[in-house]
Amino acid sequence: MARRRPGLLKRFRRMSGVGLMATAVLYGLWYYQERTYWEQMSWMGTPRAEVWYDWKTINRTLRNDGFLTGWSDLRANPLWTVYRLDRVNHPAIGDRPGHFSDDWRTLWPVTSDDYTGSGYDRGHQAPNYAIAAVYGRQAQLDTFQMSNISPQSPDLNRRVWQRLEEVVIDQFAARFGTVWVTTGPIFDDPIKRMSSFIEIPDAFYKIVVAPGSGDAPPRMIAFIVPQDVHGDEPLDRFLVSVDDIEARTGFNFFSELSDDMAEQLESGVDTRGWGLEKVARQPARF
DNA sequence: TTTGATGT
Repeated sequence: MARRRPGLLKRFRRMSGVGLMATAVLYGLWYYQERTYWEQMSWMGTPRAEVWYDWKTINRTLRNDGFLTGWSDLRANPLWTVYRLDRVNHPAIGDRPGHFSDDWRTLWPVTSDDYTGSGYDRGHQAPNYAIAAVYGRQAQLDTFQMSNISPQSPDLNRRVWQRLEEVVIDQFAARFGTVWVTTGPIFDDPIKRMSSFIEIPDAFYKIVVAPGSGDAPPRMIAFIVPQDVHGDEPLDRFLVSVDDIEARTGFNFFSELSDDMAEQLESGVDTRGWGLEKVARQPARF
């Protein structure tokens, strides 16, 4: 009696085993390469969720020209944005593109129309001007992807936030040569969403790091700005410690710092060396 | 030279 040839199912299993292995290898190579980019595009690591299985902080890293985004499919917001800014002597940037573009990587479709009539601005997280000034046109266009946008009240977006971003590029980057910025929304309970599912933040944080060099130690300055600002408040009113932001967001920032350095840099508010008092009351442009 | 919305 002749032996039966291997059954279809068995042959399929054998072939798919090879396919799976090839897929795993390719994914591994891709992931390794991505991790290398993330390392280069952040300072002391990208933000890490304190509790990895909490839906509120789960996010995927999206790599853009000039900045990284930690996208949350469940909040339909970028939970964090990380970028390096360098001193630019004579910045000349391109025009605003005039529309915000969909980002297929969001999976859940998030479009500019979702914001229309909501009362909220489409608030850049990685900023248009500073990113364009440092990284050029393609990076500028990348900031107009909807994956870089969070709902911001007009008085926040056009006034306090505009002033803060102006200070970061014009004062801090100019003063230190290079700064690293981490910024994003803060969500308190209860959950509030626009009619389009996009969650509405209660506040926004921004952490600026001057990395130091040689004998100069790193410095950090951090802010939390609530949605319901008036607009002309002095910026130093919003100063907080990085620990405050970690407690309110559930992220661990700069996780590659030693415990000693983290304690030293993140537990308090120390504005010495930033020249903030000179620019804290600068008026908004709009 | 830095933020946006709206209507056509």
